[in-house]
Amino acid sequence: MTTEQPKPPSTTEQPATYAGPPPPHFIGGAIPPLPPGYPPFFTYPPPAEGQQPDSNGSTAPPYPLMYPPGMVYAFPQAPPAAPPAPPTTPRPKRKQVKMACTNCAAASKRCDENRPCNRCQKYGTADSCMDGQRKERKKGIKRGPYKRKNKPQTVESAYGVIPPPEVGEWPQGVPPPNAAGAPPIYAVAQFPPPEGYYPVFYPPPTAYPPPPDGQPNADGSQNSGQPPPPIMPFYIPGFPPFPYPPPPGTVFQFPPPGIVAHPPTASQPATGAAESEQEQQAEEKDEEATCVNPADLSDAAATDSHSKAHDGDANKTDEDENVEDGSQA
DNA sequence: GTCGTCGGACCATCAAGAAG
DNA sequence: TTCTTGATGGTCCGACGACT
Ligand SMILES: [Zn+2]
Ligand SMILES: [Zn+2]
Repeated sequence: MTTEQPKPPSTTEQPATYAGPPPPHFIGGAIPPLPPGYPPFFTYPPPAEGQQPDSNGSTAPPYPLMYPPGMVYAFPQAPPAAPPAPPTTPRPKRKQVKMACTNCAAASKRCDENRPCNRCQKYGTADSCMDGQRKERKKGIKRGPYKRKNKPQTVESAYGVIPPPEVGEWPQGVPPPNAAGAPPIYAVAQFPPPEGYYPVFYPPPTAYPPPPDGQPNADGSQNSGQPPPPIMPFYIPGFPPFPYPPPPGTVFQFPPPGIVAHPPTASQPATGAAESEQEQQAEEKDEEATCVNPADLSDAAATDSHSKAHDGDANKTDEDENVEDGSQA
C-alpha cells in the first residue's frame, strides 16, 4: 500500500468525542463518547478517478461518511505534490527459449525450440542451426550476508494494521503505551481493505499488560491489566457509505448483542484477497451469533480476524511460444 | 522494404546464505 | 532441510545503418 499516512478523521489527532451537530431523528440515546485516543467512526471515500486535490491538498469531501464497524476504512491522503500517476499496464513477461541456436544467438534474434529453428528456416541457414555450448556456472564464489526482504506478509505489512497483542506479551515492533510515539490503540482489520484504503482503528480485545519498565504511560496513567474501554459503535440502517449528516429519517441504533457483520459482498469496496480465511475465522468465532447483512440491518460487532498474504514463488515451468520473429511491414 | 549488427533490458537458473 | 537472495550466463527487443 502506500507509506503515506492518512489524514482523514480516524487518527489519534482527532477529538475523542463527537463534537458535531446531533444527527436528526436519533433514537437510542446519545451518541456514545469515544474513550480518549479513540477515533470516531468516520471516514472518507477514496477520491474519484481524476479528482484533483483542493487548495489544501485534500481530496476528502466536505462532509465525512460513516461506515459500519467491520467495514470501516479510511483512505490514505494522497501527497499534495504527487503528480497524477499514469495508468501503467504491466508488460507481460518475456519468455525465452532454454537454448537459442548458434545463428539466432549470434544475431541476438528470437529463436525457438525447433531444429532447424523458425528463423534459420526462413533465412536458409537450417544446416547450421544447432545448439551452442552453455558455459557452466562458477562455483565457490563467496557472496557475503544477504538482506532479507521477502518475509511472509503480516497483517501489518499487508494492510498497515497492527495485530492485537496477547495478554502479557508485547507485539513485535509495537512500543508499549508509555513509550513515545506508541499508538493509543491497536488496529484490527475486519476484512481486507480495498486498494488504497487502510483499516480504521479498533481497541484491542485484550488487556494491556503492564509496561516492561513499570513506568506510567505518557498521560500519567498506569496500565491496569484490564481491557481498555470498548468503543460502543453505532449504526444506521442502509448500505454503506452513509453520508453525514445523515439524511432526514435516518434511524440510529445500537447492535443487538451477538450481531456480527458479514464480510463485504462483491458490490462493496473490498479486495478479493484473503477473504476465505477471514470468513472462515469469523464464522468459526461467531458460530452462535446471529449474522445479519449490513445491507439489511447494518449491524456489526468488532470481531478480531486477520488475513495473511504470502508471496509464493513458483515459476519454474517453461513453455515456448513460437513467436514469429522478423520485422514486419 | 529486408537484413545484419549490437547495446542493454530482461529472463531463467542455481549456488550461497539464512532460517526453521 | 527448505527457503530466499542475488549473481551469473543467457535470450532477444529495439534502434540503427547498409543495402536493394
Ligand atoms: Zn534459432
Ligand atoms: Zn536456428
